[in-house]
Amino acid sequence: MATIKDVAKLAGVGIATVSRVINNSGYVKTETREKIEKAVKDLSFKPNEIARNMTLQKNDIVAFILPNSTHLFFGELLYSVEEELFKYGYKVMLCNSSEKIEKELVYLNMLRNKIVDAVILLTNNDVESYLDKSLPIISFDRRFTNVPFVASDNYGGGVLAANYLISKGCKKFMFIGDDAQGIHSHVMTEVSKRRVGFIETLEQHGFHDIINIEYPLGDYVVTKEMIKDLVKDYRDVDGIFTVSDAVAHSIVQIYEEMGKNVPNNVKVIGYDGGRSFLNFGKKITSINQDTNAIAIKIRQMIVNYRMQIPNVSQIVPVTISKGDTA
Amino acid sequence: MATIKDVAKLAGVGIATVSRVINNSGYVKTETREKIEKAVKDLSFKPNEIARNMTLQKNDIVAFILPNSTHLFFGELLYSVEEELFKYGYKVMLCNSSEKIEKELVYLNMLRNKIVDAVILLTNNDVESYLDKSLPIISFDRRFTNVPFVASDNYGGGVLAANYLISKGCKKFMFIGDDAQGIHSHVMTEVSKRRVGFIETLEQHGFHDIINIEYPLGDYVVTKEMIKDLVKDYRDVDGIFTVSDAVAHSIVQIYEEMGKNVPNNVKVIGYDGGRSFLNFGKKITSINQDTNAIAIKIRQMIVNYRMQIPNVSQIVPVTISKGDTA
DNA sequence: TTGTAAGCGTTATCAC
DNA sequence: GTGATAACGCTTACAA
Repeated sequence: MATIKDVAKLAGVGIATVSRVINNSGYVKTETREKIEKAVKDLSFKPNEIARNMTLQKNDIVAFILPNSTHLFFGELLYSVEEELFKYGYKVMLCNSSEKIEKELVYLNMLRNKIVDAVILLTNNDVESYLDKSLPIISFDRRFTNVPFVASDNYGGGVLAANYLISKGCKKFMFIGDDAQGIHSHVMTEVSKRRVGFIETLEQHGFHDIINIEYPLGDYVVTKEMIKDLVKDYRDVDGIFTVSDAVAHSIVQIYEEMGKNVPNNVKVIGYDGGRSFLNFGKKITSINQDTNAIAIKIRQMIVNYRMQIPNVSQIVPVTISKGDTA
Repeated sequence: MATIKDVAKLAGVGIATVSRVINNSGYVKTETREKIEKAVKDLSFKPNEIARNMTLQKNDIVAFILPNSTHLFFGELLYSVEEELFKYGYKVMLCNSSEKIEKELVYLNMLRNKIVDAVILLTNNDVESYLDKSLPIISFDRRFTNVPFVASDNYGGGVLAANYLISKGCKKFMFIGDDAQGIHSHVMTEVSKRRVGFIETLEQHGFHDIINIEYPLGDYVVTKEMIKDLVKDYRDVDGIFTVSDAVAHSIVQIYEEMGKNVPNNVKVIGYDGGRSFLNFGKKITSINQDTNAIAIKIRQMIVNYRMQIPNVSQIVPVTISKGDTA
């Protein structure tokens, strides 16, 4: 592989001049420039980015730590983030943590090793004490002290869902989510506010005895059977809000198998936007998270870190997207 | 950030000795080692990987170029590859090409810039002429000259599906896939062999007039409406093989809406393994691609490249996984 | 307008 | 056992 030296030699100039040409910096006589450009072409020279990054002390790589990129919403978010960061010259390194803290720590350490310039952290683990707050970390849907975060308006999502179901005349409500978002969890994630916003709004409207289902968190994989078992005794609910579209989809089936019609007898609202389930039977009515807007906020924060501009945490609004289930 | 020099100074030794300690290479007196280890800890020194990579001329990063990580099978493959490569110390850089050749080329160029050590290429684009065959490229499900590839046994998958449907007594067959895998496509991908294997096997058994549906390729997003329109006149088929589980899922719904019972009146076989659709109504009978096995082959090839061991292309066997649709 | 040389933080070769 | 020192390939003062 040709280096900048080879180019300089072939063009009969110094390496500094070559550097000026390939970076388009400083003055270079047109004639010299042409000689150098020819040499670059002849040798098919490509600057070694590792060497460049070494002097520049950066590398434009961002690690995205998430539980599992095959989870539908996380996958969409990953997609949006990669696309957005690409526009700004960043590349995304993927870390599927499978919720394992050890793997998360490996990627977090890459910040110290300079393997990545920043990390986007999406986790339910208790990594607070491992975070070096002086490094560029962005948390999604989770608060850590002195770490800027981006979150959807989860509380607002719960409010939206409650108001919508109330407006449709529902009387008996249920929330379904995993226990990491539950009222018994020691880690209070932003996601847990979906439940809180939902329940508080209902109570403000005089509805009580809201059924709160918590299933164990495990790799974000929920089987229909598990949920069925948890809800089978609640035949009288008529307004259900779930933590994700995937769960909503299962619930719709479960209640239809129980002889209920959705949305006539039971209304179901999911979370994430219903996009991923467009072709799978009923379109889920859902609280829509705008992954593109989130990606933009994240990108802005990464750029801010680089420019030494202080970051302030961001809440991204959600909307309700009407489907066939509520 | 502390450097190796700071550590050396604090420990009162030379930087070479520090390097020996942190890399566990060469002899170091226990006493010296301890002094250095203390200094490392006191300064919380982390070796700068960029600098290390600079001298070592590598960086353990692999780019994975694929159309869209939110596509269910690609997402699963991405997950498996990331997990497998992680075990071997590699990190995965994600490129969602959205089938755009320009973006693919950007990532392909990273090989020349040394930003990545290898690239895994999954594309339907005509990038043959852009590939530098002297660089570590691994193609998935696609042949390029002088580029090793890993592919599922797509032909075998078609054969399996045909034989299975025949054994179940089907008489009138249909294949559905996008036109990139079609008989009119200029690019012959490995995936197209699903169709070929299916049709050839049926013909060998004396079945002819196999209905071949080709829908336009577009970002791997297929709407149920589009497919419905293409198949609505074929009410008499009783054995359908589709290019993916997603399409199979739509087909099941379409035929049930047409008043057919699946699998009693029509049997449907999908492709990819049926995993992603477990909870969404009927479990799809499917040709299963083993993403873990594929990931292992890919990882082996990447390691081989590093060790200068020549790579030979690999076909990974598929199996049929029985569900509720055939 | 251009070239020399220092520096980025490592690893590895060689003397000592 | 250990420590200078020369790479690695680039950018950027600074001098010319």
